[in-house]
Amino acid sequence: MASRSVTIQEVAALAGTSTSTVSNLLNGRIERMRPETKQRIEVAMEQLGYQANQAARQLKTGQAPILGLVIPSVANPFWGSFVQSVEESALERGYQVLLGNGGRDPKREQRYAESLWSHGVRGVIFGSSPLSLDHILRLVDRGLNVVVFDRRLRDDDASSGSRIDGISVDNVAGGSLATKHLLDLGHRRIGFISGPLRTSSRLERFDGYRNALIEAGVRFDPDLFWEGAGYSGTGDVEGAEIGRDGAKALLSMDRRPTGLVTINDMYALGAYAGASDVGLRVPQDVSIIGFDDISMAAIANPPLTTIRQPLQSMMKTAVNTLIDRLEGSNAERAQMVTVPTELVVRKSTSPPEGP
Amino acid sequence: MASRSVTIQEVAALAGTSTSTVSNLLNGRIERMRPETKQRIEVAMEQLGYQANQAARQLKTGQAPILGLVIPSVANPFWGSFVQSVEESALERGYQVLLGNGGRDPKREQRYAESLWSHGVRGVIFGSSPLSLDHILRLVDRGLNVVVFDRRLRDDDASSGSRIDGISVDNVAGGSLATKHLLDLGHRRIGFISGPLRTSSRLERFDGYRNALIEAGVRFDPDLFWEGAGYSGTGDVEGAEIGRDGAKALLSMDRRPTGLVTINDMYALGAYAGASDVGLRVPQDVSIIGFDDISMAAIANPPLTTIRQPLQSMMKTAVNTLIDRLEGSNAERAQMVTVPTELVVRKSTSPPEGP
DNA sequence: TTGGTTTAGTGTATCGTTCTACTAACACGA
DNA sequence: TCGTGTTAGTAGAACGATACACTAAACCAA
Repeated sequence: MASRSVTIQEVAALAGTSTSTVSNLLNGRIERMRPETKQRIEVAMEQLGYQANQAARQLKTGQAPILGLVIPSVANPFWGSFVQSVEESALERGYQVLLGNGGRDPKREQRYAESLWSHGVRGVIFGSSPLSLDHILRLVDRGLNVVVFDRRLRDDDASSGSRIDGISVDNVAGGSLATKHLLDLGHRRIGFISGPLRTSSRLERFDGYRNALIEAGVRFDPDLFWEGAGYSGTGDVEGAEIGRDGAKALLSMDRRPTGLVTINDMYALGAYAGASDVGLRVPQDVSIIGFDDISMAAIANPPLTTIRQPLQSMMKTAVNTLIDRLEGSNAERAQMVTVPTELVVRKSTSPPEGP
Repeated sequence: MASRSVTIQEVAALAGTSTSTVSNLLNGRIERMRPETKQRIEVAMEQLGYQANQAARQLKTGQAPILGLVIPSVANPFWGSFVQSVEESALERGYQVLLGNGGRDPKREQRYAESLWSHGVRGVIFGSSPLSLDHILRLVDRGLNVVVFDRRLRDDDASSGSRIDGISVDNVAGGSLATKHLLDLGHRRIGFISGPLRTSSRLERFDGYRNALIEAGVRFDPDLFWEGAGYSGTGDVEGAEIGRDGAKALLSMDRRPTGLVTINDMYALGAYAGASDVGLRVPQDVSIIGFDDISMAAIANPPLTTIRQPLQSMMKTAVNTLIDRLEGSNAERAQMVTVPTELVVRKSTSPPEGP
């Protein structure tokens, strides 16, 4: 069925050169080549519609111009934008993106990483990943380059610390920023809604939340912390559901919170529904603040106040770091880049109504 | 840097067999092999942590266990779920997914298809694609297998008709279903909001809308059709924005529509914002219906009435069809599968308020 | 014993590139 | 004329897995 593809041999034959010369041209080694030779080859390639066989190339060089991308769930539009940003930056440098859905499951992530490795992928970006990266360290040992997003490497994790780059928003500061915003508006009973705190970004946002409370002299009340557990799925599909359930639960308490900090925008949007379920209005009865600033946040009803992550620029940095390592132009010690967040005030937060 | 990977030779050496035998095992040809030999090899593979080099395999066989996936935009969560569904089904059959962002641009789609081809990808799924598929027919001629989603192939397009499989919801019926729902509620002035009608699915939904009107004896008023043009972006990021602008425009008219059919849920959610911008409430002042039933539809405020696409089962079919072709177990004439849609009534539609 | 058949393998060319080591042809200075 | 450089290439062995075409050994029937 599949008719043979055009090979370098055919190009060489037509151009009247050796395959080596064609290969040299393909790899930019044109310094030892007369311009007319170069042109003859180019004409031949054009004429035959030559396209390099990546498999053969990969077999020789040991790596493919492909970046692996493992994310926890594509159901949250945040990850959609994430993928889009990565894909765009990768494309700019001639790389393709192989996608994997890790589902926040170390086992599954590892299987992916191994499969990617066998496809010649030597650079992988992990989205929000589980707390431990031990499962991929074996591959890092073999030469896999990894950039993690949203995951602060523990400093004591020396074994991985120097070998895995990372980029992340300052989640502690972000969580704190969100909480302070509500505190500044006058809220004192502030709930926190999240799914299982299994990733560092979530833990950190939660830390930020507590820090901000303490700084403001407000006692942290464990009853106001709702950690959606027991949701069997892989993460974000139910983000909105968890947010909804959490809001319902928290807002049905005797002394209900007047403000809600949520782990991300999907939870926040879910919390809207939860508030509405128990007959409360946003923001008059309860203020809600999200995290991420997904595109939908602006058009939600009411528009969602949230903490923005500068996703596009972050992922550009991540991709470039990774490709630089792949291409050997970055041999420095791996590092963790932290980027500041930004508070985007919209209409879902307001001062609490007097008692 | 990258330490050599384990090869089939090393496995063979350890197991005391030839590489051929190991290869046979890898490819499931175990009928000519003693169980003990099989086991010896398996133990050896386990011990060495053998992982097949896909590049070498691909070079020999001419194809990779990878499916290409070209979608218009990952910013719309619908496509997120789409990717997720494909990825899941592909994984079940041992395939990986290479992602490309086509942006509804034929040129770009073609570049992707060619790049995928050079990576040994012999099966590609196109999400909602431009009207003409001529640009990829060349590759189909060479042996590329294609399944298009959401694109009805014109019957007169004989050249591609028999070589490209397709799966799609019945968009005409879906558009009609949405419109009828509003008509049944008593609406007579019903607007239609869409982005550029550059894909068949959009054209068809629009057809369905007009059909339903005509059937109900309502004249189609071109003024009530809002086609967001001039949005430079690649598609859905602005879906919500277009929906918002469209709703604002339509609802500011003298005799404003009481119901709005939108091309998809993102537009509908945007239309919520547009309605709110001009001081109208959903559904009391204006009913809005979407298309897709993205997960967010259920938790929108109010929950969105919409037309559901059974995405997961559709994509499972698409993936299986494609892989069957790749593996040669389906040599039948290509066909177009059409799946029925389903109306999901929630809270964004209600009878129009009396004048 | 011979011939045939089955079982359980094996030898090796091949896929399309890359890359190291090699060289033919020419120029130039002495 | 030789020796030395330089220029502009070329030859050919890999890379790791596959698959076609073989075959050694064992078994069995006549």
